[in-house]
Amino acid sequence: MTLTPYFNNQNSSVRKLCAGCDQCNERSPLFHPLNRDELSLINKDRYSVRFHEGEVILKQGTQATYYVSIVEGFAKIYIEGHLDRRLILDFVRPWKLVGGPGVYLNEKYRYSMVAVRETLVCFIQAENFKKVLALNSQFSDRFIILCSYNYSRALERMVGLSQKQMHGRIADALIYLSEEIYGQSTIGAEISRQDIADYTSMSKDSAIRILKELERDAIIHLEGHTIQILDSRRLHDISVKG
Amino acid sequence: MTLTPYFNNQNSSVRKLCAGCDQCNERSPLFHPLNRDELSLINKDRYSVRFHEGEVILKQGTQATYYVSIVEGFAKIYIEGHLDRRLILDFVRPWKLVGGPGVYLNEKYRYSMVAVRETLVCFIQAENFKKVLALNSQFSDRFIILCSYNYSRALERMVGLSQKQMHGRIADALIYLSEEIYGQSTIGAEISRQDIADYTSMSKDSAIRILKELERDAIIHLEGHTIQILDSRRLHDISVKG
DNA sequence: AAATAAAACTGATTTGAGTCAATGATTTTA
DNA sequence: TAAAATCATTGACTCAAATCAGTTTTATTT
Repeated sequence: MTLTPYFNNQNSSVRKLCAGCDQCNERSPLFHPLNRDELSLINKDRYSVRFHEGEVILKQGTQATYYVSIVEGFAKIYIEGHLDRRLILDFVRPWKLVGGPGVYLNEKYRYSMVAVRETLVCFIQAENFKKVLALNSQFSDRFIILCSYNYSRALERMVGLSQKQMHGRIADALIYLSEEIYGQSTIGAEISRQDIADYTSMSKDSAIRILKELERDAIIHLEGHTIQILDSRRLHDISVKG
Repeated sequence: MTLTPYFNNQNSSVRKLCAGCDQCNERSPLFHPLNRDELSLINKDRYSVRFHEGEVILKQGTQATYYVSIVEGFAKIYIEGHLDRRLILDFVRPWKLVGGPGVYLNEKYRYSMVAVRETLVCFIQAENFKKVLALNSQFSDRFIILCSYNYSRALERMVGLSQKQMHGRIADALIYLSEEIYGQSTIGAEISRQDIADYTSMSKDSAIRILKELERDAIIHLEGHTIQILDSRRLHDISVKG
């Protein structure tokens, strides 16, 4: 059995840390349509691994043989682009399936993922995953929905990154983080200024400048590393106006 | 039967212009795995329409109920972004399936498509398409591959657009056009300077400037509206160096 | 073929955003 | 707990790229 280098060398933490896919079945809508046999096929070569803060879960460029499902914790996904610049694609919380187009195409991972804090992930062998896709059309339907959603989001970000200027992009990032990731008006201290810069594709200095400016205008409040959205309406306004 | 506005008003050209899906079956690898029954299901509510140069085939924001397959001709796909700026996603030639994530999600089209020259397209009802996806796992496998490819390309472009500067982006555009779309060193006169600007997300003036510069350096040759790649190696070099 | 419209080009100017350099604040480590 | 390291912040400067204002060329129309 081949393992990706990123958990092959960590035997101590390679343990079956969750009871089985039955749990995930209940929590992740994607796996809902699967019956016992299909679940056990996915369960067969599954592994769960606990990662510490800052540890690499997936590395861009390595052979993409596993999908990854976040079971608990918090991670970020980014592309290592030109001149070592990062572009953060997503922050991910439990029950999200990650792996990207590379896994399905049996190629290399197109992005890296690192744990933002202690994170438990489940590695699902792509081959088994594909077999189950062929067996269960309701499952493949949901998987296509997931792919469509990813693609759709990529298109939206493509436009945002290439056509909006800094204020608009920062507004987008803050809206994304507060509404999609945190589900509340306060963005946690795990998110650094550099992260925001990497998400919005600008220099850290510029990101800080804009954040400070938004604070001066009473649209956000900065306290240490946390960011609190004070005026969501104006933030959306800035996002739209670019 | 509901039709998209874009061919509802053109009764004169609403004709069954191709014999049936049997042809497409042979030409488009995506449809290869389909049997007679599945093809006829797709064939049932199918329409083919001929569009003139400049005519809108799909309009961003309208209800996405059809996939579109290019049968003959040449078209371009673009997103209408902020402040009426366009971002060209792709140029498309025959046997490419277009529609984007919107169709599968039963939402709105996320982009527009216009004919670059006389183009024959086939509209395939999304509902039937989905039914066939559920029936034939080999077909859905190929469809997922297509989705993965689209997503993958979107990620790559996201990085290019946000991290490369003008020279690198122009190089990317020229490589894409000559290698992927034209399959030869000469890019046709259908591609305007504005198109190249819209593909690379820069002003037309800047695009022209860089092209002229590349001509001065004997990397390309400009003759009227056509662009000939003279030194592909150096162009790839510029693309990589950003 | 002249008139008009649409693209393609070019130089001058402005500006958005990156870089650099230095300082302050916080966290981690020895 | 002091030292080191990391992260946040700010102002000054630079540069890439957009805008503007024309001119030239190429299509289209009458």
